Amino acid sequence: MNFDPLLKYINNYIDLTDDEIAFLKSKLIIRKYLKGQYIVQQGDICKYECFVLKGCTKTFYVDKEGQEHILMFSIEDWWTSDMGSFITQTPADFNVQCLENSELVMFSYDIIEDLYREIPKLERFFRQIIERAFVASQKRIVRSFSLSAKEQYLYFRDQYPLIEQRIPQYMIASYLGITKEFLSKIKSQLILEQ
Amino acid sequence: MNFDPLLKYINNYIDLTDDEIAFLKSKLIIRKYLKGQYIVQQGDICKYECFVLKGCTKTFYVDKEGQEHILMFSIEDWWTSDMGSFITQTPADFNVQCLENSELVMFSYDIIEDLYREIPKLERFFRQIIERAFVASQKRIVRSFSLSAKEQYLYFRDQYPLIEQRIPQYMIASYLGITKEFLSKIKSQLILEQ
DNA sequence: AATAAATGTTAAACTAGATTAACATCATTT
DNA sequence: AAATGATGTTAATCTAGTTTAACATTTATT
Repeated sequence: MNFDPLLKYINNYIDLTDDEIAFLKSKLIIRKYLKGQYIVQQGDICKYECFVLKGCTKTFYVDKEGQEHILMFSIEDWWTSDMGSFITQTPADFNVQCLENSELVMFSYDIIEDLYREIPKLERFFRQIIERAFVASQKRIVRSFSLSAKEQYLYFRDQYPLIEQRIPQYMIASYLGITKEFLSKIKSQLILEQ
Repeated sequence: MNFDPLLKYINNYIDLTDDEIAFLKSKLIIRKYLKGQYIVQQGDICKYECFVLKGCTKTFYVDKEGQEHILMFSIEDWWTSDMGSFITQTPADFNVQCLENSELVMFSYDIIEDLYREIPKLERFFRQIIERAFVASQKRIVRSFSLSAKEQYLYFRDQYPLIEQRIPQYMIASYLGITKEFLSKIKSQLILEQ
């Protein structure tokens, strides 16, 4: 049970005393999932915000035509959840599924208010990480507006080289909002170009 | 100088004492802008998060081809800013421009830390509104993935009927990520259908 | 009232990316 | 080693949305 990567991450934003760390740890659990297992399922109420200690997840949405759209991948030191479902405790729009055997720190809805009350600094911490998540989400909208599929792929490859290696290509296509056939075409074009 | 709409809005999330309200008001300013004026310009450092008391703004981005892409409209009781620039105090990616004569409450970067220190509840307040903004942004990505242009327009019209009336059609096209000509075609199709 | 500027429409030609379908390669299980 | 399932490629055809360009309508200015 090793919370170190989480504590190190939190330490980038706020300073916690030893007592606070002990309290925090007492409220959290680490959970292991196997490849293929779901952390959140569309329609369920999302009970946790999760910090990835180890492994890799995808957050996706199945539309009315049955098509899967990937919104996000999360690897070590990232967060995952359906925040819309979590904050309102209403049915989730998204699924979160493990692409590898994974290990996550679970912040449960039932304890998060206790955490904020006992350690008000955590309110600051979460405000700051959500600000960043929001900015990243807005930038993604900008890219989808102003970049071609090829440019978006190059951006992804450049920004997340580690993710690209761990994930099948058809999932990257889904993340980029294009078909796997078209991504394949883009990649063969890129090979010809160099 | 009437802060009432802001105070009423904050009151949906947290309870402030009279002293806290007085302190908050002492740190804020209300500023009036004319139609066409810029609140934030691409490249500048965004100094303010703004709450709209009156009027209407657009947040947009000019890409390398010189094309304008609108990310957001803000009307009464909404927020506007370039949050990425604000939180990191680096050059803004976006412009925020008034589409009507407007009146805004300005939360300056220089005072916001004082506010958090004096009134820790505000940290909670901002955490909550940013959580919502993030969820809304993710949902917009989902819509752009899984809805056709016509469906996205119908969604916009349904969700923001008041905004549609106040804004020229070519800006709505830009917000939806389509050309004004294509939106015009969609609207004439919709008229034929009913 | 006349003019100019801003906004909106229509239609033809074009293109980025989707769809379909057949095949190729790789990994896993027996 | 063969067989199965998962992943990736190629190419032909199709379509949602773009581009261009000409014109129409509305609003603001003199």
